[in-house]
Amino acid sequence: MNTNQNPESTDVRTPSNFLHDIIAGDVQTKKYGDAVIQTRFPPEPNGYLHIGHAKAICLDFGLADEFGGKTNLRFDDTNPEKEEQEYVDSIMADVRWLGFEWDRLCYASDYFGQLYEWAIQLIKAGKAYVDDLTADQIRHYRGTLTEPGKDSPFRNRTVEENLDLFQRMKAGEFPDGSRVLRAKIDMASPNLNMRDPVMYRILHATHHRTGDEWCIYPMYDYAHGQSDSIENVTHSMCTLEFADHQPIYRWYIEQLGIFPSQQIEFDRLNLTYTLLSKRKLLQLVQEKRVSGWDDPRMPTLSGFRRRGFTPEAIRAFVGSVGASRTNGIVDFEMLEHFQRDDLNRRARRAMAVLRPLKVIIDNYPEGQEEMVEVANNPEDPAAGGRQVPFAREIYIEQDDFREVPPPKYYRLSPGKEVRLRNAYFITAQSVVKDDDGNVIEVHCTYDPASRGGNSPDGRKVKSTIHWVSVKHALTAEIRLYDKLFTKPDPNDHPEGGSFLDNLNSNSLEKIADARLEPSLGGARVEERYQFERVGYFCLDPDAKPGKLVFNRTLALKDSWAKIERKAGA
RNA sequence: UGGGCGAUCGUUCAAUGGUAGGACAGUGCCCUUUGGAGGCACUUAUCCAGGUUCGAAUCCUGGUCGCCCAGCCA
Repeated sequence: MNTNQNPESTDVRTPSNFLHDIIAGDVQTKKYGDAVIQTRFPPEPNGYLHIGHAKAICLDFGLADEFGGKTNLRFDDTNPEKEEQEYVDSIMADVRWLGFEWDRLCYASDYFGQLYEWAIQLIKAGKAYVDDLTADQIRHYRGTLTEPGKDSPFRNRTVEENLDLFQRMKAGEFPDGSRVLRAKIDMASPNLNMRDPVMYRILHATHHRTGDEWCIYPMYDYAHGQSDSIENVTHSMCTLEFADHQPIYRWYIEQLGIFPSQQIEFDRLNLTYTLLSKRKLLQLVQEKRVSGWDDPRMPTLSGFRRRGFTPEAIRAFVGSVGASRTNGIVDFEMLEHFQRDDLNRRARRAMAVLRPLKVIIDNYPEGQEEMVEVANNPEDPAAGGRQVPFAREIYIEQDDFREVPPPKYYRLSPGKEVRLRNAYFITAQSVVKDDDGNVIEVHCTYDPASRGGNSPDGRKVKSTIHWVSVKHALTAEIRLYDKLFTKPDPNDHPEGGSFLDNLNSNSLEKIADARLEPSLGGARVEERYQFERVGYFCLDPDAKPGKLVFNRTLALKDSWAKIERKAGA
């Protein structure tokens, strides 16, 4: 099946990939009988979701949906020291924003009681023991990648003693770090995860949901597979770095004899010029290198949302990137492509002049004004049109006038005629300069017969430029964003340095007084616009009545910039 | 160097023993009331060496290279 074959197909279903094939195979062989396909998206609430999570979300929800299955949102909240309700809330909002709704909302912490009982069961079966070694000692006893580990001296405690000690751990008799519960597996296993993994540690910490009810907390490995099993998860998809955990995932399920969820690993999403490590993103927030988790330069879903990215585009991007088991790095341009593609089809057009240059049309009657009819979206006739005021004095983009035009420059220059979008042909006649020699005003003449943008004599112009009437213009702050990092791999830094060395000092540029057509006064937060010939923009939440603030989501592709670059090179 | 996983255009994903294809990026042309969008064309890849087979990206053997693992994080 090739979903790209159908041009009118705008669906963003998960394309065929190895995960799809595995599930399809399991459905066919009835591996799980008549049970529905069940998946789960299992974030730890210790940070905001980023574009990498979007891939997991699309896979978890998309694949289940494709097979008529269900997906739970489960918070893997087994470490109270890092987790907060704020993150739980933001994660739920972001999953919904992306366009997915979970079947059940679950928490690993809902299973603390069950997990504890299963631990008792394993102790009674002689499969788990309380270890008094310190963390340091445990590390030494674990051995290394090339040498086997050694048994802990506490490994052969009696079931009774283990039971007693573990119950007292739970009862809060011991301080943090004094003891752990470990699975008794194989200290010589070539897989370090199987060298008697820790199941429970003592943490006298307040949990964001269970409060102080517990002072022992299960480790990820002890909690994850059983949580999947409790929820009858058939396909538990996670990223590649957990492949080494699969044996332990299976071991607990087998020892307990519970529902056999299966883990399948896929590759993590990496993007050029982008950091997708929660730890480092947290650092950017805490050190105030960015304004917050939702800074429009952040790769978080909330950052992309504020920047003006759409869930549709992110889903399409993730679908196109697919899933495999290779680890690579996707060009950021790929994401930009899907975003432009989506916005081009849907964004309302408007005219806005970022860096204004005043144009005076000398032969246009002083005091006269008129409304010109403009299409809201040439890609979508159903979007209708609007009236934009035109007058004798207008602003154009500084870039759209050159006193001495370089080769191939089609825009306005002395003696040259161009079209004002949807209005008239104008010809530049003279300029006014300030004391420093900068052009501050261009005087033009217009052809009254070219109203609407066409001359009855069939005369052609090479260029069409946008404009805003001086008298009617709205002033706005515009925020232009560039990449947060200067290198394709932000972690590529010299010895002793850090990713912070690669921070782009010019990633945010604010323009205080851009001029906008009046209709933009009614913009709402998260409404997306194309400022014609400039880029895609959306109103920022910082906007207040009387103060417009727009974020540039993305610039339009600029082939003139390419010509200039080549000429300069 | 123990174990696990992987290797296909610059990037990413396909091809499930039978014509190596799509998307992004790039290049050129056409079109255009956005130098946007669109259209057409082009360039570029099966890690290496053997083997099995009528036929190998795919199967086998041996290399090479890359990623992951030594938290009481997830």
